[in-house]
Amino acid sequence: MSITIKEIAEQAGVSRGTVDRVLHNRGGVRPDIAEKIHRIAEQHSFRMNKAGRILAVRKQPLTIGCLMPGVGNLFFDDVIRGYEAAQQELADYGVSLKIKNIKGFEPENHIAAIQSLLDEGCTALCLSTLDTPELCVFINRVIDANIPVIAVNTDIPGTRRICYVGSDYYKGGRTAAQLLSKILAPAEQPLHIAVFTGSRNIKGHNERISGFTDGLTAHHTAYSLIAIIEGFDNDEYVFLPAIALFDQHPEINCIYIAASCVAGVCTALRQSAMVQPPEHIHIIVFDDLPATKQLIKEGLIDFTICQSPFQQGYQAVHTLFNYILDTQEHPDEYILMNTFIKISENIDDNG
Amino acid sequence: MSITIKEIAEQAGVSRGTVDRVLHNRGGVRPDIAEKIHRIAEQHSFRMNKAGRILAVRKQPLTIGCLMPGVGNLFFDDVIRGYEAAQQELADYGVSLKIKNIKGFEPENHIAAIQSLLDEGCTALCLSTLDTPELCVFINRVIDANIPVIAVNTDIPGTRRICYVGSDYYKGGRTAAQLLSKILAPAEQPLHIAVFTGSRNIKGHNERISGFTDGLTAHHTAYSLIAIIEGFDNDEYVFLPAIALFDQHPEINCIYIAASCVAGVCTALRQSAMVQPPEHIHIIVFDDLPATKQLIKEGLIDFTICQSPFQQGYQAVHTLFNYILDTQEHPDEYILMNTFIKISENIDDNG
DNA sequence: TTGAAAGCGATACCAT
DNA sequence: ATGGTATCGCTTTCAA
Repeated sequence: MSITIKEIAEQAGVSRGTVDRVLHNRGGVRPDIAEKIHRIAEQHSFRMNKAGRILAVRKQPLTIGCLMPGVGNLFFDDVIRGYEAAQQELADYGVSLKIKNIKGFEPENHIAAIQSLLDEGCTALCLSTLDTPELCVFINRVIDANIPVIAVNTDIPGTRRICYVGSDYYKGGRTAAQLLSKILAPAEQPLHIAVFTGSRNIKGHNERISGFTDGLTAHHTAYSLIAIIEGFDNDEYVFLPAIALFDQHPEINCIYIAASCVAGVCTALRQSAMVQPPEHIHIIVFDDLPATKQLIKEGLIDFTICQSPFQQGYQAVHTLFNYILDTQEHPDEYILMNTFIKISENIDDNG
Repeated sequence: MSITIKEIAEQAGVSRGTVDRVLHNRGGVRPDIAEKIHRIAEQHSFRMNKAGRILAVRKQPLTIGCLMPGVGNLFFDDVIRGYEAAQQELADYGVSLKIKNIKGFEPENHIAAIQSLLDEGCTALCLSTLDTPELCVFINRVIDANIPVIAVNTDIPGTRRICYVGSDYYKGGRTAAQLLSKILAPAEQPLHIAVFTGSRNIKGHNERISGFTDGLTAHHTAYSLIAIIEGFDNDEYVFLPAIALFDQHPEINCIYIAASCVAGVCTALRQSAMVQPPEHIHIIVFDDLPATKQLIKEGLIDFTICQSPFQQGYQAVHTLFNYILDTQEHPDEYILMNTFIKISENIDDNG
C-alpha cells in the first residue's frame, strides 16, 4: 500500500490542501514547495487511492454519454448491454449513463446527438460515430472543453480521443480466410466467392475484406472474387441484389458477409434457383445477431467471427472511468477485442 | 443513487452504529428496532456503498490465498497472470494476494499448502485443488471458520465453496467434435482417432472426451477410437506410449489431446514412422501453452480450444472481492468461461 | 442495548 | 499562497 496524501503533507510540512493542489497541477503553490511535494510523491511512488477519491468526488457524479447508430442494427444491442453492465457495477462510485441510440450516418444528426448529450449534463463520452471532417472538428472542440472521449467500435483517428475500444477488423478477415482454407483443404475445388459488405465507405468493412483476401493468399487458397455487393447493413435492401447475383452466377460456392445483412443474404440464397445446393456452399459471416445465431444453429452458416460487442461497451465505460479517476495513467491507444470464432456449439457464449 | 446508512439512521431515529449492527446481523439490537431498520432499508432498496465500505474496512486488509498445482504445468501461468492483474486493480481497495504454486496432486500436500496460506494470514481462498474426501472435509472446516472459498479451474462439488470459476469441459469437447466434422465434411474418409488425456481420474478430462464422442455422434461423423492414452500432463512421460501407438496403428488419422501433453505427442508424431504423412492427420487440442502456440503457428495442429485461463484468475479474484464486500448478493454458482476456438490467425488473443 | 466520535483517503470551500 | 475544516459512506471502538 502506497503513501497517502496526508503523509506527504506531514513529510513536506504543509497541509493536505496544498498537496492536493500540487498533485492536480491546480497552481497557486510556491514552486519550491510544489517541487518538494512532487519529489516526495515520486520517492514513495505515490498512487492516488481510488476509494478515497471516489468518495470525495461523489458530489459531482460522473455521467457518461453513449452514442451509437444502432436503430435498426441489432449489433449495438449487445454493446448497450455491456454499457449497462458496467454502469451497474460502477453505480456505487457515482457513475450514471445516458445512452443515445440514433439511426443512420448523417453527420449533422450525429453532431446534434452529441450536443444534446452534453446539454443533458454528460461529462464524458463513448462514441460510435463517423470519421468525417465535420465530426472530427466538432469532437476535438468537445475534447478541448475537457470532455474525455473514447471511440467505441469505430475509431475516429482524426480526433484526440483517449483511445479506441473495438474490433481488429483486418484480423477478423484473415481469420475468416484461414477457417475457409481449413474446411476446403481436402476438397481442392476452385473457390468462387461472393462478398457482401455494408458500404465501401466504411473502413472496418473494407479491412475485413482486405484481411480476407490477404489471408486467402497467405494460406495458398486460390480464389476468384465474383462480386462485392453493398448491403448497407440492411437485410431488405440486400435481398434483390443477392438474388440477382446468385441467379447470374451459379458457380458461386462461397459467401463472405462482412457486414450486417446476413439474414437478407441467406434468405436470398435459399430462394434463389442456384445450381449448387446450399449445403455445398460455404458461408462465413461476422457477428452474432439473433438471426445469425439461428442460421448457425440450422447449419447453413459455417462460422461466424465475433468481436465481443458486450465487452466493447463494458470495457469502454470501465476504461473511461479509470482514466478519469486515475490522474496519472493513460490507457493503451488501441484496446482490441478478441477475434472470437463461433460455431453452433459455442454460439451462446457471450464473448 | 440509493439511500445511505446515515439516512436510515435518521429515519429510524437511531444512530448509524445501530443501523450498521442490524445490517450486518451483528446482534445486540432490540428486535423491534432491528425490524424497523430492515423495513426502511428494504423500502428504499438500500445498497451498501462500496467505496465507503472499502475505505472503512481498509484497516483489516484482505489477503486472498491462491493455490494451484502449476509447477511443471505452464497452463497455470496464465491463471496467475489473471490473479495478478486483478490484484493490481484492487490494490487500492486493500486487496493483496499470496500465490502458492505446488507440484502434483497429493492430497496431503494440498491440505498442507492450504493450511500454510491460512497461517500466513489469508482470509479468503481461490483453490485449484482435488475433489477427494479428505480435502472436502478439510475445506468445509475452513469455510466454517468463515474463510470464503472459490473453486478455480477444477470444481470441488463436495464443499460449500461459493462458486466455481472455470471451463465448461464438456462443451469444449463438443466444440472440438463439431470443428472436426466441419473440416472433414468434404472428405468423407473414415476417422480413426487416438485420444490423449491427462488422467482418467480427472473429471474435466473425462468430460472433454465424452463431449467429444457425443459431439461426433451428434454431428453424424463416423469414427473409431483406436486408443485412449493417459499422459499425466507430462510431455516426457507421454512420448514413448505415443510413439508406440503411432507405430502400431498407422491408420490413425486424427489425434485428440484433451490435456497438457501436446508437445510430447506432437514430437512423437513427427518422429514416428507413420504411413500417413503428418499433413493428412487432423489434430485438435486444448489450451494454448507456448509450445502449443508454436505448433499452431507451424500448422501441425488444426485447432486449439481454449478456456481463458487469464480470465479464470481475474474473475475469481474479482468475484471473491465482490462477494466479501457485498453483504447481500451471492454470485452464480457456475461462472463458466467462453469456449474459445483458436487458429494461428487469432492464437495471440488472450481470451 | 445504544450513542458518540474518530478515522479511512481525498476533495473543496472558506478563511487568512 | 496556504491552512483548516467539513464532507463523502461506512466501520469500529469506547462509554454510557
